[in-house]
Amino acid sequence: MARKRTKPGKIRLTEVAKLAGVSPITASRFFRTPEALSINKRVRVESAAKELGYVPNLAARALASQRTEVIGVLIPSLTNNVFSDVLRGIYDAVDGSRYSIQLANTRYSILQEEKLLRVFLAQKPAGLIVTGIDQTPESRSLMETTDCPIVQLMEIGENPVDMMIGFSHAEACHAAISHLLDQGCRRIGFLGARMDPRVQRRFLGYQQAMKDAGLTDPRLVVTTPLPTSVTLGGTLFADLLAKAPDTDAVFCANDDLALGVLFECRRRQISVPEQMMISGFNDLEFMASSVPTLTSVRTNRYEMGRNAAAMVIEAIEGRRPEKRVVDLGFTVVVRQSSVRPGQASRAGTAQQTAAE
Amino acid sequence: MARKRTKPGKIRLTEVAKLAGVSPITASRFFRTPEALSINKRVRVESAAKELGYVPNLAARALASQRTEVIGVLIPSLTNNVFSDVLRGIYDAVDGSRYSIQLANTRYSILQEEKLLRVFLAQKPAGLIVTGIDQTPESRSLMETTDCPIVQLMEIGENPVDMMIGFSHAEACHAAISHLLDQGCRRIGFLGARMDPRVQRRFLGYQQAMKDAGLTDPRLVVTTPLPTSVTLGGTLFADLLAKAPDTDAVFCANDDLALGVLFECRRRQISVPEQMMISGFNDLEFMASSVPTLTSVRTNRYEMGRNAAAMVIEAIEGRRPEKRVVDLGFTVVVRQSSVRPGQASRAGTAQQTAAE
DNA sequence: CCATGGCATGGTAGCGCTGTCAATAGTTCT
DNA sequence: AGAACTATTGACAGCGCTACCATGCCATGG
Repeated sequence: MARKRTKPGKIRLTEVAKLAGVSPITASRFFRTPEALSINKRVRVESAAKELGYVPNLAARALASQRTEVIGVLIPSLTNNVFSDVLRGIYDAVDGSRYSIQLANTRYSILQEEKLLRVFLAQKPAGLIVTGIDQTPESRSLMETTDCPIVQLMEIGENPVDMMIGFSHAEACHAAISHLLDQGCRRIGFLGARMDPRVQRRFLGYQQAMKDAGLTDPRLVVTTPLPTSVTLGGTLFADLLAKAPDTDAVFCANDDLALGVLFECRRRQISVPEQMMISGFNDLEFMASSVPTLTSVRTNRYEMGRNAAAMVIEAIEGRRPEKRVVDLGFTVVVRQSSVRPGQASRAGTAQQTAAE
Repeated sequence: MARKRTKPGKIRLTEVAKLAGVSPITASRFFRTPEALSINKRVRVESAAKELGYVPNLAARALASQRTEVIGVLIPSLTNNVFSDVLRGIYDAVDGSRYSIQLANTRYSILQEEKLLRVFLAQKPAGLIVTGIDQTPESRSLMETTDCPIVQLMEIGENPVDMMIGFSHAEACHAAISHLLDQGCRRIGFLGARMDPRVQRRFLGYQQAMKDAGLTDPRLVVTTPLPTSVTLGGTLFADLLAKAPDTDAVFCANDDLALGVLFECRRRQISVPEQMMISGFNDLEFMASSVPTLTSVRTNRYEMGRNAAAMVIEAIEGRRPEKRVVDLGFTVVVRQSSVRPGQASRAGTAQQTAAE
């Protein structure tokens, strides 16, 4: 007894093939390797598909072909605007291609990341984009065992699992501190929130720069595991001033903190930059329009996301990029908050630091 | 001649069933309707699955069952932090459930939305979350024809396609304007960017409040189709002052603009709130820590996302919520930027406006 | 003229799972 | 005790597509 599970109105590949007067397998080829068909059939299948409004069944395709057209993306946070820029780049790059994005949030936990990685890999993704270079050993071996292209995002470092795109957080921070030192600052504080691996590397850059200048002082460092916020910037800055009242500049590991510091300075009648210089990190949009405008380190977040997705797609399609590690660099954008008023001509100048 | 496409090491449901000593279909039921199994088999299948590290093949499941466990989400922007809060809520609600999210970006285009809707519906999602109530007629009929649960997000209005969660943007804005009127403002400007449907409804709330007070003046309105930014806030405010130099308060359709206005006031030595009162919209985190602190209208974005996803899941599983339209309300959070210094006691007070 | 090889096309047999129905075992009721 | 159920389990046949192999066709060359 034949069951009738197929709804009559449903458009399958078979229907397209019938209308086009070809076999189903030929119609199937039209969607996978159109160049293998004769022009004649190609046109016929195409118009038949269009006429019927055919939409392929991705589940059937995935089951039969043993692979999907899904790129898995693992990011640590949905709140942090840094990642919304990256995501926008990823989605833009994938838009119009045959691939789709499967997004998951690790919440800054590498164990959670490992768990999600297992889930993703079980579904045989076409490619994978992960954040950072600090995975658990298990995650690493999972990634090394799989054969799908993988991009590690946001940072560069030794031993890429496969491909890598990002920049050196330590160098970027080092450059910002060097700029503050150039401006004559000697008591430069470091404010950091969340302290994820990337923030920690920025801290290393700070430490190195201060050590090179012989200005290290643990009282100048205030960090917290709490997630970043503008309010927190003010709080950390207050802590810093309590520990080191002679602070003459603050490097904030991200821009939210820097804005909070700016407001706290205003609250305490500390003039910026005369009494206190400020630098943020990431160069979010508002840094350019605050009063005074705020120095920051521009990172190419959108481009990172966009290129990461593009690299994965290239690799999926067999055109592995020759450069497996891409350094997108950074730019110290000097603004009013870190320039002596006399030297105002320098404010607004971008001091480019080349990639590698 | 039997082809060997199955890799030997692969763990399928059959392998689990064999180890558990049951038929494959019984093992299958363990994952769908465990309560239909005897305790004995349930335990055996469970331990067998665990021992083998079985992970179900979602493509096969989707193909056989003719449905997926994917909830499609259509949002207009990945940049706007309003949506990152909503998304966080959605992902949190879905986390730990069997469902996963498929996200797509309409870029504020209802035609793009319609296109994405077709793609989504072709894959038979378990549920759908769409932004707003302004779909094309085609989108609407697509949504009405399908049988999967749908939540319209961010707003409430007449004729829900299915379910709805949000708040009245017009009322929320009206409440903010009423507050400014209470403070004695008479020349209240309106700044709006992007002018998507929700911003337009806020504008209607502004217009109504001004009309009721007999204070309407087209010179007080400055809008642009450009996307919002802090810098743009300053620019629009400059335009406003050029058109209406006697402006005594500004309502900004979102918080970025409000921050830009605050900085522009500082640049022009306009004191806030003495010479100019400011209100934003959305109550992003920084509004509470600027100097002066900025009045805004708090909207429950995270809760909106979280509840939307929860509602969809409930409906998918047959427990349709009795309330199909959920008004999450809003709160006018009065801060220093909109209170006469003498009345400072009121600043920081939340003036709740109940939902419905 | 027929062997050879490359190209376009078709046939067959699944991919791993679940919907439907049937069968069996256990229980309750008259 | 026998009928009528219910709870549990199993058999079978696909879901819509593609991998693999086979076929037919034509051009080429000895």
